[in-house]
Amino acid sequence: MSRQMVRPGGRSARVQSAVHTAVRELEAEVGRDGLTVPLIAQRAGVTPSTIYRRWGDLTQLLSDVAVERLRPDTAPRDHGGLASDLTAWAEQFLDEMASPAGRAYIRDALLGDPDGSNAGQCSAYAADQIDVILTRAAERGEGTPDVETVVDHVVAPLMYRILFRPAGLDAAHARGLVAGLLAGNAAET
Amino acid sequence: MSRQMVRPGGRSARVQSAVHTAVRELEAEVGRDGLTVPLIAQRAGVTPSTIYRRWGDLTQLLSDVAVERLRPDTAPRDHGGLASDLTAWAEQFLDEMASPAGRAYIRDALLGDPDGSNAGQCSAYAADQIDVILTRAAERGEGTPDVETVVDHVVAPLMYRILFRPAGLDAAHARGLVAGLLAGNAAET
DNA sequence: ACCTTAAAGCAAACCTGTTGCTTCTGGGGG
DNA sequence: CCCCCAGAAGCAACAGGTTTGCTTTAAGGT
Repeated sequence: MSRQMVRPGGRSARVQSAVHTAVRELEAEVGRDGLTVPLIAQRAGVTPSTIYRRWGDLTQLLSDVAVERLRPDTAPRDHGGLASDLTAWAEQFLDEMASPAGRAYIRDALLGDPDGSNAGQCSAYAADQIDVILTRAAERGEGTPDVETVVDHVVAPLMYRILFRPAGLDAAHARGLVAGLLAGNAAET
Repeated sequence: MSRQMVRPGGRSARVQSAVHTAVRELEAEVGRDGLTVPLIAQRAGVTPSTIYRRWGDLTQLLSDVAVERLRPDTAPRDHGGLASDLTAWAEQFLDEMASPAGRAYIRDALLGDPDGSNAGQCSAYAADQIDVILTRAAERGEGTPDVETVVDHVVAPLMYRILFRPAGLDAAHARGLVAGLLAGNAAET
């Protein structure tokens, strides 16, 4: 998101959105590797130099678009209990992130991200979702672990394996991580 | 490493090593962003097309070099006990990986890695080191967790935070992860 | 309505990345 | 020991992506 807040109502905003749209359309049409800045510029009705000046290069533009796509569009479903909420969320997270498309977005997001702000944003999305789940659990009177603890015990292992060790990663593993977290955390209740 | 085993004694090997050396030298001289294939080729006394044909593009070449640099050069030190061995290893791992240089290498390794083999290699390095520690502990008669468990509880959280959430990551956090792992795992002894 | 300023358009220069073909090196067979 | 073969590097020309200085346009404030 590094370069988004620019005169929200004006021409910049139109260009921004036209470019993002062009990226998404062309990605579907010509594939991830067929994307080039001049091509995107043409589709967006913009000159290449505009893109280079605003985003720096293709990787940073793709990083912006990727982060946008990794934003959860809906709050985590309420299954009536912390364990089932977390389990369902972890399974869905894994599903989305481990898919070829998800992996590509994660890579893109990390790739064109000199200062780490896009990666931070992704992590914040996950943390927010977890926070919603934990808050709900607390309101029910359930004992809950810390957000950071959930990040360390569930999100991090899933993401690490997606990036470095895809083999043997499945929904069962995700469930195991959540179970391990809640078991080890029982003392805190 | 994907493209290294090529006629070990011949010209290919010389080119390989000349190019790798050139990358390391130039990275120190002109910085990560100043690197270009033609520049590296010139320093290595090679034509650009050679590099393009062997490595594909700059990112894949950098990925190869990065993985080489991420290989641990020494076995983990023996501190006489599982807890201290793991703690020391985790602290050192964090030190090396969280440094600006380490982060750059990780990013490079992930970046130019279409099939995930370089990332897998990095993960294997860590797993091997942990295996050495666990084997040593088992020989002492200590109860030990599984390698995969250590990866999930220590390596993954560290790596996830290095990539996505650098804030508040320090040696204390690393120690806490190891402590949490061993506490939760006490039952297995 | 004007004025300021940031961002987009334009066009030319530059350089990276690509490719077909040739040349050379090193290993294996006769 | 020499010759032949396959693979890899050199070379050169080309296509296209990237950079940059200058001009023009459009938002927003006065």
